[in-house]
Amino acid sequence: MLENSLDTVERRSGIALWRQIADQIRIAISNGEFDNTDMLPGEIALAARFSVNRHTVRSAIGALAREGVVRVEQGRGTFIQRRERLQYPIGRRTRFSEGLAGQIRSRQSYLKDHGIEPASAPVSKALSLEAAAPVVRLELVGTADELPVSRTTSWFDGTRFPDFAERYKEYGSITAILKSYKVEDYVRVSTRISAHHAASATLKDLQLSPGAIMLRTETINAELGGRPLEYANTYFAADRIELDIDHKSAAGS
Amino acid sequence: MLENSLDTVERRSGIALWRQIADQIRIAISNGEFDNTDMLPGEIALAARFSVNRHTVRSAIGALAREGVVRVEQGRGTFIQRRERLQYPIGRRTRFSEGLAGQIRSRQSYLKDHGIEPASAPVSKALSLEAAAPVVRLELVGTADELPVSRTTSWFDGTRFPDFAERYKEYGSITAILKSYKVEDYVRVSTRISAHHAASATLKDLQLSPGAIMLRTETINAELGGRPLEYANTYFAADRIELDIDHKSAAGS
DNA sequence: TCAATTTGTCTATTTATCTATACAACTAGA
DNA sequence: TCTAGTTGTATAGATAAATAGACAAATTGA
Repeated sequence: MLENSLDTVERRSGIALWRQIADQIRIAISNGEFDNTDMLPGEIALAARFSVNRHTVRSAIGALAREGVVRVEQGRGTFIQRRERLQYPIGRRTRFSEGLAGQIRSRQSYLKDHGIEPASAPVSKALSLEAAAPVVRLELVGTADELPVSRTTSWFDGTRFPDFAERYKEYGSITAILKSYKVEDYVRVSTRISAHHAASATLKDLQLSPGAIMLRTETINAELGGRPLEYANTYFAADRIELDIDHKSAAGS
Repeated sequence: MLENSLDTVERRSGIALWRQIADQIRIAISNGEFDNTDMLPGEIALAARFSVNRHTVRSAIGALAREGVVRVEQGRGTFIQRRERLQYPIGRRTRFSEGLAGQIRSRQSYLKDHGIEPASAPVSKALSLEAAAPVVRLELVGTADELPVSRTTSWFDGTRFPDFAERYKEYGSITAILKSYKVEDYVRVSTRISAHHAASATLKDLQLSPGAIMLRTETINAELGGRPLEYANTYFAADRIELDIDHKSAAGS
């Protein structure tokens, strides 16, 4: 687990050396490699480890410091500040609001934008609607401890839930809005997970720098009877969060 | 879904422009943006779209061609060759061997290395063993259509399954080996999913270039009674595969 | 056959990244 | 107070990435 030394970085790969080194240090931190001292080795030692110049290591550390992973103090060294990713549970019945409980102090999610539009092919398919049927689209940003961690685009049947977006201000959560439409319960029926380099639009919302990674979940929520309710597309900042899949919670309440 | 034009790339980000562009084209392809022609726009059009020089676009397309995503023909254009990622199902009872059925022609997984060693902290915790108890470690590479897609490190209780690795040559699959130890059935009890930049060791096994993304699953499989059997750590090439989570298959057989 | 459109190659220049070296500023401990 | 070890800053040079423009080579359809 704590294999040391002789990490390699590749040149001409399209990824700057400092970024490759930052990635590897981040991984080493989360592997617990520096847990005995709670700080990184000195810049000169790191430069030797990756066979690069000290300034290249400094660029890498600078990036990690801007991310809040480490804190640099002149004359003393570089201290590890954040070790673990948040764990976001994914189960048949988990809601975003409950998910991160205990791991963070504050959690918020706010409606960034919304609209009614004709359903695109994947949306109409997921919601079992006619092609180009009207759907409500919500754009949500989820934050944990004031840091954005997720970016969701969510679609609902526009005929069945015409003023879904308007009710958001009043109720503040999807579950509460659905209740106001007399939908008492719903479950997650499928989730597809993929990883991508961050695309420009999401970059800003999640406060990421290009080259950052996003975990994408494509979710369908449905009523207990199986009628689809919501099709959602969420991007998580992969360096701040991991997904924790619960295979046990499947028995209906 | 098919928002066009004015994609942005960021300079001085540590990610070369050609690589950012390759990432965005790859995403656009899998979003079905070019499905009407099955080919990319010309290099000059793409250069305008991303506001870069034509040569930079050429570098991006060159990378996609080496990956097998597109095929370039002089005088004709650039043709899309591979559109979708493979879907790897994750459910309470799914096995790797069954998982990709129907999507690919051939599937193999071979034992790359193995050994017996004292359990590290995460391993002993996951398998409910004493600290540093002996465990069997397997290093596996999974391929689909001759292309490597997954890289697994797997641990089993070394006291209970002393010659697990040896039996691999004979039986060829985890399920079969466990049967030979009279373990008739087992289920997946937890899965944690995260995304990382590829680290050097895994790069070679998955034939990736640095900067590539990996999806990591951390899995615990257990007997029906709950006794943990296997702790496994799998890296998938994120540009070749996505994870498909089945929330329904949870009722015991 | 010709014109238009596509990718392929070449050379030169600019800009960004990485290296190399030196020294300043700060901290901790002897 | 001094020394060793750390991070911070500055300058110059080498290497890699990106731009710019010109033209060759292949394909398609008129």
